[in-house]
Amino acid sequence: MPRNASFDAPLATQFDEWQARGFDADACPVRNVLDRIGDKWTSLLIVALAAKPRRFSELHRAVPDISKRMLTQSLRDLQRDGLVTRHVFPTKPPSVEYRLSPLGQSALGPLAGLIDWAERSFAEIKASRAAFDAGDTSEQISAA
Amino acid sequence: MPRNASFDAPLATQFDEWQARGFDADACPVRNVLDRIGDKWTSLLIVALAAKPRRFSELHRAVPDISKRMLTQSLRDLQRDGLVTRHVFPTKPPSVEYRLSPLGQSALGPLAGLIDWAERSFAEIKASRAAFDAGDTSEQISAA
DNA sequence: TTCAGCAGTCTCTACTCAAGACCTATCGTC
DNA sequence: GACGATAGGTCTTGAGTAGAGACTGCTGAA
Repeated sequence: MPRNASFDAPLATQFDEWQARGFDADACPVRNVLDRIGDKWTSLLIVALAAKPRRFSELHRAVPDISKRMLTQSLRDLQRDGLVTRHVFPTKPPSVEYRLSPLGQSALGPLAGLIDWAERSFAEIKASRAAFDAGDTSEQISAA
Repeated sequence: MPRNASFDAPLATQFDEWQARGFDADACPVRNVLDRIGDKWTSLLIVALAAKPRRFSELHRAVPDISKRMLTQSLRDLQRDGLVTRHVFPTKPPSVEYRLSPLGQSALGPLAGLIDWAERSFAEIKASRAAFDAGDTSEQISAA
Protein backbone atom coordinates (compact mmCIF):
# COMPACT_ATOMS: atom_id res chain seq x y z
CA MET A 1 0.00 0.00 0.00
CA PRO A 2 1.87 3.02 -1.24
CA ARG A 3 -0.17 5.75 0.31
CA ASN A 4 0.35 4.95 3.95
CA ALA A 5 1.41 1.98 5.91
CA SER A 6 -1.28 -0.65 5.75
CA PHE A 7 -2.67 -2.39 8.79
CA ASP A 8 -3.60 -5.39 6.72
CA ALA A 9 -2.46 -5.44 3.16
CA PRO A 10 -4.67 -8.23 1.75
CA LEU A 11 -7.90 -6.74 3.02
CA ALA A 12 -6.92 -3.26 2.00
CA THR A 13 -6.13 -4.46 -1.50
CA GLN A 14 -9.45 -6.26 -1.61
CA PHE A 15 -11.22 -3.09 -0.71
CA ASP A 16 -9.54 -1.16 -3.47
CA GLU A 17 -10.57 -3.84 -5.92
CA TRP A 18 -14.19 -3.75 -4.85
CA GLN A 19 -14.11 -0.02 -5.02
CA ALA A 20 -12.69 -0.15 -8.52
CA ARG A 21 -15.50 -2.45 -9.55
CA GLY A 22 -18.02 0.01 -8.21
CA PHE A 23 -19.25 -2.19 -5.38
CA ASP A 24 -21.67 -3.93 -7.65
CA ALA A 25 -23.93 -5.50 -5.06
CA ASP A 26 -24.48 -8.63 -7.14
CA ALA A 27 -20.78 -9.11 -7.70
CA CYS A 28 -19.55 -8.27 -4.24
CA PRO A 29 -19.18 -11.44 -2.22
CA VAL A 30 -18.98 -9.56 1.04
CA ARG A 31 -22.22 -7.73 0.65
CA ASN A 32 -23.79 -10.91 -0.58
CA VAL A 33 -22.48 -13.41 1.86
CA LEU A 34 -21.96 -11.39 5.02
CA ASP A 35 -25.52 -10.18 4.83
CA ARG A 36 -26.54 -13.78 5.21
CA ILE A 37 -24.00 -14.61 7.92
CA GLY A 38 -25.01 -11.61 9.93
CA ASP A 39 -28.68 -12.32 9.52
CA LYS A 40 -29.14 -12.70 13.27
CA TRP A 41 -30.46 -16.24 12.89
CA THR A 42 -28.66 -17.91 10.02
CA SER A 43 -25.27 -18.17 11.67
CA LEU A 44 -26.92 -19.52 14.79
CA LEU A 45 -28.73 -22.10 12.68
CA ILE A 46 -25.51 -23.10 10.95
CA VAL A 47 -23.93 -23.70 14.33
CA ALA A 48 -27.00 -25.57 15.51
CA LEU A 49 -26.76 -27.84 12.48
CA ALA A 50 -23.02 -28.28 12.90
CA ALA A 51 -23.57 -30.87 15.59
CA LYS A 52 -26.09 -32.99 13.74
CA PRO A 53 -29.00 -32.84 11.32
CA ARG A 54 -32.12 -31.56 12.98
CA ARG A 55 -35.80 -31.44 12.26
CA PHE A 56 -37.87 -28.31 12.06
CA SER A 57 -39.40 -28.52 15.50
CA GLU A 58 -36.12 -29.62 16.97
CA LEU A 59 -34.51 -26.48 15.61
CA HIS A 60 -37.35 -24.44 16.95
CA ARG A 61 -36.73 -25.87 20.39
CA ALA A 62 -32.95 -25.55 20.08
CA VAL A 63 -33.11 -21.86 19.24
CA PRO A 64 -35.71 -20.74 21.69
CA ASP A 65 -36.56 -17.22 20.74
CA ILE A 66 -36.93 -17.58 17.01
CA SER A 67 -40.44 -17.48 15.61
CA LYS A 68 -41.61 -20.19 13.24
CA ARG A 69 -41.91 -17.64 10.52
CA MET A 70 -38.32 -16.50 10.84
CA LEU A 71 -37.13 -20.07 11.22
CA THR A 72 -38.86 -21.03 7.99
CA GLN A 73 -37.51 -18.03 6.20
CA SER A 74 -33.97 -18.41 7.47
CA LEU A 75 -33.92 -22.07 6.49
CA ARG A 76 -35.21 -21.20 3.02
CA ASP A 77 -32.48 -18.63 2.63
CA LEU A 78 -29.83 -21.12 3.71
CA GLN A 79 -31.29 -23.72 1.39
CA ARG A 80 -31.37 -21.26 -1.47
CA ASP A 81 -27.70 -20.47 -0.91
CA GLY A 82 -26.91 -24.17 -0.85
CA LEU A 83 -25.66 -24.17 2.73
CA VAL A 84 -28.27 -26.57 4.05
CA THR A 85 -30.29 -29.31 2.39
CA ARG A 86 -33.84 -30.26 3.17
CA HIS A 87 -34.88 -33.89 3.40
CA VAL A 88 -38.52 -34.89 3.57
CA PHE A 89 -39.35 -38.25 5.11
CA PRO A 90 -42.78 -39.57 4.09
CA THR A 91 -43.72 -40.69 7.56
CA LYS A 92 -47.26 -40.45 8.84
CA PRO A 93 -46.92 -36.83 9.85
CA PRO A 94 -44.24 -35.94 7.32
CA SER A 95 -41.04 -35.07 9.03
CA VAL A 96 -38.43 -32.77 7.55
CA GLU A 97 -34.78 -32.87 8.33
CA TYR A 98 -32.27 -30.14 7.66
CA ARG A 99 -28.57 -30.79 7.35
CA LEU A 100 -25.49 -28.84 6.43
CA SER A 101 -24.36 -29.35 2.87
CA PRO A 102 -20.63 -29.71 2.16
CA LEU A 103 -20.66 -26.02 1.30
CA GLY A 104 -22.28 -25.27 4.63
CA GLN A 105 -19.69 -27.36 6.41
CA SER A 106 -16.94 -25.47 4.65
CA ALA A 107 -18.29 -22.31 6.28
CA LEU A 108 -17.80 -23.70 9.77
CA GLY A 109 -14.09 -23.01 9.81
CA PRO A 110 -14.24 -19.27 9.07
CA LEU A 111 -17.31 -18.96 11.24
CA ALA A 112 -15.54 -20.66 14.13
CA GLY A 113 -12.69 -18.21 13.72
CA LEU A 114 -15.03 -15.30 14.02
CA ILE A 115 -16.84 -16.82 16.98
CA ASP A 116 -13.54 -17.46 18.67
CA TRP A 117 -12.59 -13.84 18.19
CA ALA A 118 -15.97 -12.78 19.52
CA GLU A 119 -15.54 -14.79 22.69
CA ARG A 120 -12.02 -13.58 23.26
CA SER A 121 -12.97 -9.96 22.70
CA PHE A 122 -16.35 -9.93 24.34
CA ALA A 123 -15.16 -8.69 27.72
CA GLU A 124 -13.29 -5.82 26.11
CA ILE A 125 -16.28 -4.93 23.96
CA LYS A 126 -18.63 -4.95 26.92
CA ALA A 127 -16.25 -2.73 28.86
CA SER A 128 -16.01 -0.35 25.94
CA ARG A 129 -19.76 -0.18 25.66
CA ALA A 130 -20.15 0.53 29.34
CA ALA A 131 -17.58 3.32 29.14
CA PHE A 132 -19.20 4.80 26.06
CA ASP A 133 -22.66 4.72 27.60
CA ALA A 134 -21.30 6.35 30.73
CA GLY A 135 -20.41 9.36 28.63
CA ASP A 136 -16.74 8.63 28.25
CA THR A 137 -16.64 8.99 24.51
CA SER A 138 -12.89 8.44 24.55
CA GLU A 139 -12.51 10.94 21.77
CA GLN A 140 -9.19 12.48 21.12
CA ILE A 141 -9.00 16.14 20.37
CA SER A 142 -5.79 15.97 18.46
CA ALA A 143 -3.55 18.76 17.48
CA ALA A 144 -3.97 20.00 13.97
CA MET B 1 -22.65 -39.70 8.78
CA PRO B 2 -24.39 -41.42 11.61
CA ARG B 3 -26.98 -39.31 13.21
CA ASN B 4 -25.00 -38.27 16.23
CA ALA B 5 -21.59 -37.88 14.72
CA SER B 6 -20.48 -34.29 14.90
CA PHE B 7 -19.40 -32.34 11.86
CA ASP B 8 -17.42 -29.94 13.96
CA ALA B 9 -16.97 -30.82 17.58
CA PRO B 10 -15.86 -27.44 18.96
CA LEU B 11 -18.74 -25.52 17.48
CA ALA B 12 -21.22 -28.19 18.46
CA THR B 13 -19.96 -28.12 22.02
CA GLN B 14 -20.21 -24.36 22.01
CA PHE B 15 -23.77 -24.56 20.93
CA ASP B 16 -24.65 -26.96 23.71
CA GLU B 17 -23.07 -24.59 26.19
CA TRP B 18 -25.03 -21.62 24.94
CA GLN B 19 -28.15 -23.67 25.00
CA ALA B 20 -27.46 -24.70 28.59
CA ARG B 21 -27.05 -21.04 29.52
CA GLY B 22 -30.39 -20.26 27.96
CA PHE B 23 -29.01 -18.12 25.14
CA ASP B 24 -28.90 -15.09 27.34
CA ALA B 25 -28.66 -12.41 24.72
CA ASP B 26 -26.41 -10.23 26.86
CA ALA B 27 -24.08 -13.11 27.64
CA CYS B 28 -23.96 -14.67 24.19
CA PRO B 29 -20.99 -13.31 22.27
CA VAL B 30 -22.31 -14.58 19.00
CA ARG B 31 -25.62 -12.80 19.16
CA ASN B 32 -23.82 -9.76 20.42
CA VAL B 33 -20.88 -9.60 18.11
CA LEU B 34 -22.12 -11.20 14.92
CA ASP B 35 -25.06 -8.83 14.89
CA ARG B 36 -22.54 -6.06 14.56
CA ILE B 37 -20.33 -7.83 12.03
CA GLY B 38 -23.29 -8.66 9.86
CA ASP B 39 -24.70 -5.20 10.10
CA LYS B 40 -24.44 -4.68 6.34
CA TRP B 41 -22.23 -1.65 6.78
CA THR B 42 -19.98 -2.20 9.77
CA SER B 43 -17.86 -4.96 8.31
CA LEU B 44 -17.45 -2.95 5.14
CA LEU B 45 -16.35 0.03 7.20
CA ILE B 46 -13.85 -2.10 9.12
CA VAL B 47 -12.35 -3.21 5.85
CA ALA B 48 -12.36 0.34 4.55
CA LEU B 49 -10.45 1.44 7.63
CA ALA B 50 -8.07 -1.50 7.43
CA ALA B 51 -6.00 0.26 4.80
CA LYS B 52 -5.66 3.57 6.57
CA PRO B 53 -7.47 6.02 8.80
CA ARG B 54 -10.14 7.91 6.95
CA ARG B 55 -12.24 10.97 7.46
CA PHE B 56 -15.99 11.06 7.46
CA SER B 57 -16.48 12.33 3.93
CA GLU B 58 -13.72 10.10 2.70
CA LEU B 59 -15.60 7.09 4.06
CA HIS B 60 -18.77 8.38 2.52
CA ARG B 61 -17.08 8.48 -0.86
CA ALA B 62 -15.37 5.13 -0.33
CA VAL B 63 -18.62 3.35 0.43
CA PRO B 64 -20.83 4.91 -2.17
CA ASP B 65 -24.30 3.77 -1.35
CA ILE B 66 -24.35 4.38 2.36
CA SER B 67 -26.36 7.33 3.56
CA LYS B 68 -24.81 9.84 5.91
CA ARG B 69 -27.27 8.84 8.54
CA MET B 70 -26.28 5.19 8.43
CA LEU B 71 -22.60 6.09 8.18
CA THR B 72 -22.86 8.16 11.34
CA GLN B 73 -24.79 5.48 13.13
CA SER B 74 -22.53 2.64 12.06
CA LEU B 75 -19.44 4.58 13.11
CA ARG B 76 -21.02 5.32 16.49
CA ASP B 77 -21.75 1.64 16.97
CA LEU B 78 -18.18 0.71 16.09
CA GLN B 79 -16.89 3.40 18.38
CA ARG B 80 -19.13 2.22 21.19
CA ASP B 81 -17.82 -1.30 20.79
CA GLY B 82 -14.28 0.00 20.86
CA LEU B 83 -13.43 -1.15 17.35
CA VAL B 84 -12.74 2.30 15.96
CA THR B 85 -11.59 5.52 17.57
CA ARG B 86 -12.65 9.00 16.63
CA HIS B 87 -10.15 11.81 16.44
CA VAL B 88 -11.23 15.41 16.09
CA PHE B 89 -8.75 17.85 14.61
CA PRO B 90 -9.54 21.46 15.48
CA THR B 91 -8.84 22.75 12.00
CA LYS B 92 -10.88 25.55 10.53
CA PRO B 93 -13.63 23.29 9.31
CA PRO B 94 -13.14 20.66 12.00
CA SER B 95 -12.08 17.42 10.48
CA VAL B 96 -12.74 14.06 12.05
CA GLU B 97 -10.67 11.00 11.47
CA TYR B 98 -11.69 7.46 12.21
CA ARG B 99 -9.16 4.71 12.75
CA LEU B 100 -9.23 1.09 13.76
CA SER B 101 -8.37 0.50 17.39
CA PRO B 102 -6.10 -2.42 18.29
CA LEU B 103 -9.28 -4.34 19.06
CA GLY B 104 -10.63 -3.49 15.64
CA GLN B 105 -7.39 -4.61 14.03
CA SER B 106 -7.62 -7.89 15.90
CA ALA B 107 -10.91 -8.49 14.12
CA LEU B 108 -9.29 -8.24 10.69
CA GLY B 109 -7.90 -11.76 10.82
CA PRO B 110 -11.17 -13.60 11.44
CA LEU B 111 -12.97 -11.23 9.12
CA ALA B 112 -10.45 -11.90 6.37
CA GLY B 113 -11.04 -15.62 6.86
CA LEU B 114 -14.73 -15.18 6.36
CA ILE B 115 -14.26 -12.93 3.35
CA ASP B 116 -11.87 -15.42 1.85
CA TRP B 117 -14.47 -18.14 2.28
CA ALA B 118 -17.09 -15.87 0.78
CA GLU B 119 -15.02 -15.24 -2.32
CA ARG B 120 -14.12 -18.89 -2.76
CA SER B 121 -17.73 -20.01 -2.34
CA PHE B 122 -19.46 -17.22 -4.14
CA ALA B 123 -19.71 -18.96 -7.49
CA GLU B 124 -21.23 -22.02 -5.86
CA ILE B 125 -23.66 -19.92 -3.89
CA LYS B 126 -24.75 -18.00 -6.95
CA ALA B 127 -25.26 -21.25 -8.84
CA SER B 128 -27.29 -22.66 -5.99
CA ARG B 129 -29.46 -19.57 -5.90
CA ALA B 130 -30.07 -19.72 -9.60
CA ALA B 131 -31.06 -23.38 -9.38
CA PHE B 132 -33.33 -22.71 -6.42
CA ASP B 133 -35.02 -19.81 -8.12
CA ALA B 134 -35.51 -21.88 -11.23
CA GLY B 135 -37.67 -24.20 -9.18
CA ASP B 136 -35.11 -26.90 -8.60
CA THR B 137 -35.58 -27.11 -4.87
CA SER B 138 -33.08 -29.96 -4.71
CA GLU B 139 -35.13 -31.56 -1.97
CA GLN B 140 -34.66 -35.17 -1.21
CA ILE B 141 -37.69 -37.32 -0.58
CA SER B 142 -35.93 -39.88 1.51
CA ALA B 143 -37.13 -43.25 2.55
CA ALA B 144 -38.57 -43.42 6.01
C1' DT C 1 -22.03 37.46 -2.82
C1' DT C 2 -22.52 33.11 -3.73
C1' DC C 3 -20.76 28.75 -3.74
C1' DA C 4 -18.74 24.51 -2.23
C1' DG C 5 -17.07 21.35 1.41
C1' DC C 6 -17.03 19.41 6.04
C1' DA C 7 -19.50 16.72 9.63
C1' DG C 8 -23.14 15.78 10.80
C1' DT C 9 -28.74 16.06 12.29
C1' DC C 10 -33.78 15.85 11.20
C1' DT C 11 -37.90 14.28 9.12
C1' DC C 12 -40.69 11.39 6.49
C1' DT C 13 -41.67 7.22 4.02
C1' DA C 14 -41.36 2.43 3.09
C1' DC C 15 -39.95 -1.81 4.29
C1' DT C 16 -39.08 -5.61 7.22
C1' DC C 17 -39.14 -8.09 11.56
C1' DA C 18 -41.55 -10.47 15.26
C1' DA C 19 -45.58 -12.41 17.65
C1' DG C 20 -48.97 -15.17 17.48
C1' DA C 21 -53.30 -16.92 15.28
C1' DC C 22 -54.41 -20.05 11.90
C1' DC C 23 -54.16 -24.20 8.40
C1' DT C 24 -53.71 -29.09 6.69
C1' DA C 25 -52.90 -33.77 7.67
C1' DT C 26 -52.54 -37.91 10.54
C1' DC C 27 -52.73 -40.42 14.77
C1' DG C 28 -54.38 -41.83 19.37
C1' DT C 29 -58.09 -41.28 22.69
C1' DC C 30 -62.55 -41.25 24.37
C1' DG D 1 -67.09 -39.63 15.27
C1' DA D 2 -65.40 -35.46 17.90
C1' DC D 3 -61.22 -33.82 20.43
C1' DG D 4 -56.84 -32.76 21.00
C1' DA D 5 -51.75 -33.43 19.98
C1' DT D 6 -47.99 -33.20 16.80
C1' DA D 7 -45.70 -31.92 12.59
C1' DG D 8 -44.49 -28.26 9.38
C1' DG D 9 -45.53 -24.65 8.05
C1' DT D 10 -48.55 -19.80 6.27
C1' DC D 11 -51.04 -15.26 7.22
C1' DT D 12 -52.12 -11.03 9.60
C1' DT D 13 -51.10 -7.33 12.16
C1' DG D 14 -48.53 -3.90 14.59
C1' DA D 15 -43.87 -1.81 15.81
C1' DG D 16 -39.43 -0.66 14.82
C1' DT D 17 -35.86 0.60 11.60
C1' DA D 18 -33.34 1.71 7.27
C1' DG D 19 -32.84 5.02 3.63
C1' DA D 20 -33.43 9.37 0.93
C1' DG D 21 -32.63 13.66 1.02
C1' DA D 22 -33.30 18.38 3.01
C1' DC D 23 -31.27 21.26 6.52
C1' DT D 24 -27.55 23.39 9.90
C1' DG D 25 -23.34 26.08 11.18
C1' DC D 26 -18.94 27.19 9.88
C1' DT D 27 -15.01 28.43 6.67
C1' DG D 28 -12.41 29.59 2.61
C1' DA D 29 -12.43 30.28 -2.32
C1' DA D 30 -14.32 32.51 -6.96
